Amino acid sequence: MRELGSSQPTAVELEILRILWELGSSPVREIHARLAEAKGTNYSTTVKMLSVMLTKGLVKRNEDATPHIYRAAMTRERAAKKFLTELIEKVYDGSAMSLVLQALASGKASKLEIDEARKLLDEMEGKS
Amino acid sequence: MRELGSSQPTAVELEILRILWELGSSPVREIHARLAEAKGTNYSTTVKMLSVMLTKGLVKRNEDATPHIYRAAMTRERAAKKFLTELIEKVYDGSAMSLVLQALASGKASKLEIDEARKLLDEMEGKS
DNA sequence: TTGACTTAGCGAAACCTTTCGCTTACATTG
DNA sequence: CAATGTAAGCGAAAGGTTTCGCTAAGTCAA
Repeated sequence: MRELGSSQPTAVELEILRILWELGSSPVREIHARLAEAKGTNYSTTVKMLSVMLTKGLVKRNEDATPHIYRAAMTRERAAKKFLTELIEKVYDGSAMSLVLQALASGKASKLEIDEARKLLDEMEGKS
Repeated sequence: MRELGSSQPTAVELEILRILWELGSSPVREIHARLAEAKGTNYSTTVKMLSVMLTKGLVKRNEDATPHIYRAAMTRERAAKKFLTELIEKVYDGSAMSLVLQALASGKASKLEIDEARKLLDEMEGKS
């Protein structure tokens, strides 16, 4: 038995999560509209994917409502943190904060973002 | 046809890459020793995985030597950057530096790492 | 050269993810 | 209550990853 919520979401799963993060709680039809736009897949496929994701604990749903309303089980921020932690764990052997930053460093970061980042580092230092 | 080097490495692939990053260039036997230690898989499996990864462009090898010597096609740093960029692209819609930092923020980061990070931010600012 | 051992590779099985056809259930409206 | 349209779900096909058995080729020492 697979542990709930323990696995990296697969490609399509991540795509659906992102739709849910953007749209907020939504019925299948709306999720499907977005997914089909990007991939041209069938309605059944979306339903099935959501059911798989439900089993894996990646999404939750309200079954009282009709149609059922789905939502992401994690916030985008939590997910980002989780994926990132796993990434670091897998690529390096755990703590590798500065190296990850280095990875980011070549990307485009606005002045604003850099300032925000500084603030964050200050906070982090306070805590540790 | 799949573009070379365009896909996220799968679980086992990443495991092998990490072994190669740690060990440096190595013959199958040594890679296998490490992999088997962690997973208990067969020698054939390691050979096959390496051949798959060769096709995908994730590893390279020197065929003149016997036994063949494999090496990672990317440095750990490059890979980390690539994966991270893809992660950001997928979880957010691109640039999300501060959010990624936030993701990191709750993790354990040493004073040293935080200082290094600050230096990096200074450099980044200089460039932009 | 033969036998024992190491290395390389193929092809298929096993397994997981993604896709969809088809069926059943539900709701609405004439 | 039909008839029509929407929603949910199952099971199997299609496609990708991971595993390994088996074969063949290469190496080395007696």
